Amino acid sequence: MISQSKLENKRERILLAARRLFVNQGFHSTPTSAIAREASVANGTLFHYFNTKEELINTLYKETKRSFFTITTAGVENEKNIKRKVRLLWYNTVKWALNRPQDFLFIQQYSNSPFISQLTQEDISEHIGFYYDLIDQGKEKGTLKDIPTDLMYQLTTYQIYGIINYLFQHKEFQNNSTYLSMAFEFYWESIATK
Amino acid sequence: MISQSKLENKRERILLAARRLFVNQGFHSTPTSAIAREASVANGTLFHYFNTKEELINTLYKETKRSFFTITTAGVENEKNIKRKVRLLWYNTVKWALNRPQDFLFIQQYSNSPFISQLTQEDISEHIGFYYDLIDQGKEKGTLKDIPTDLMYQLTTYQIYGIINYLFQHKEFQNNSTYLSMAFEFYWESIATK
DNA sequence: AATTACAGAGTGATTAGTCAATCTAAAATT
DNA sequence: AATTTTAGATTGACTAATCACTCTGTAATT
Repeated sequence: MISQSKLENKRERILLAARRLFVNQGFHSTPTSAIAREASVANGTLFHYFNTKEELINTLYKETKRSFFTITTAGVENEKNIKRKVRLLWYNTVKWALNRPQDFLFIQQYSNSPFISQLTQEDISEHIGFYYDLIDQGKEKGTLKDIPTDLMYQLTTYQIYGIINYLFQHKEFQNNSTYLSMAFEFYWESIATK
Repeated sequence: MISQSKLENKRERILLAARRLFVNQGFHSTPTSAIAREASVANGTLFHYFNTKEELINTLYKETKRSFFTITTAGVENEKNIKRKVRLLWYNTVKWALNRPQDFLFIQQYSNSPFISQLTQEDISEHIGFYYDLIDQGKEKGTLKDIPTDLMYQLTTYQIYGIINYLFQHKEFQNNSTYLSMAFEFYWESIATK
């Protein structure tokens, strides 16, 4: 239906505009009026779709996170061994960030900002089980080092953040498969048993 | 002189109050009036010491970063081999963060926030040579893996962030030397040649 | 006809920063 | 030693701008 698509269109435009501005200026220095202007809708329209600015921010985070999870875990279950699973996950994640830098920067910014609503804490842990299970499998089989699961999760999360931020600063390596491969092997060696 | 110490006192109080509030609420949702109140000075006094709010934030960052560098690099030069240097650096950094969580959280928050003034970019690179030199030494001697210096710097920075954030969430491990030792060895194995 | 989408002017609260006035203490002058 | 001068520290009321959000009316859709 036309009305449906139109409807989705404005909501979508507001979310896209918000993400663009948040990434550049931060949450608090991005007024809702600027978001509405950027999205080419009236001020009131923004509040028609989102009751408060905070609700807009949280919605944006949840939708971005869900999209992230869907894309990065695609096909992982089908891989046979741990290394292949981890490699696919790693590449998916890196590619996701390179293809959607705004999304990555938004999530990173959101995760590091104080004063996040409680609702989100639940959302953060929503998908975490997937990673924990993978790590546990790897440890059981003796493929991954035997350190606490949550510690390994934390460390690898940060390591991927690190490589992605590095690639943002070095665009020349983003499509260099030799380089990416080296980066993955470095990562893999850090978590795998010898 | 009494006037001198009094003077430093208020400036210091403003910086301390600002840091406390920034870490809890973020830069933009912490009004200067709240900072002044927290520091028990008048509104005008804050702007006597800092021309703008941004100048206050940047000053706080620079002073915190300088203190960080001084504390964490203490004694590193005197260590004989690379592993000992890296280990001391690692422990110094972790201890610094655990002893001054506000400082760590502030720096982390600042680094991840958009809209940082240009001045700071220079400041970020001010101390970086120290780490680069250390990595280069390690690579020359064959102790550290042969991956690009800046990449290794980036990755290890993030890894330390990771372990520190982990320890913040698991206070029971903060004074557990076995645990810290394991975390360091994990880190070391990820960057050292076999 | 009823409901929902949308617009944009309007509002009260909050903000960073100003300013004129006062205070303090040391330096200069007597 | 007593005094005046000077410079900077400190104050808090004030302002102009900005903000999130509301409200009322209109257009579109069902």
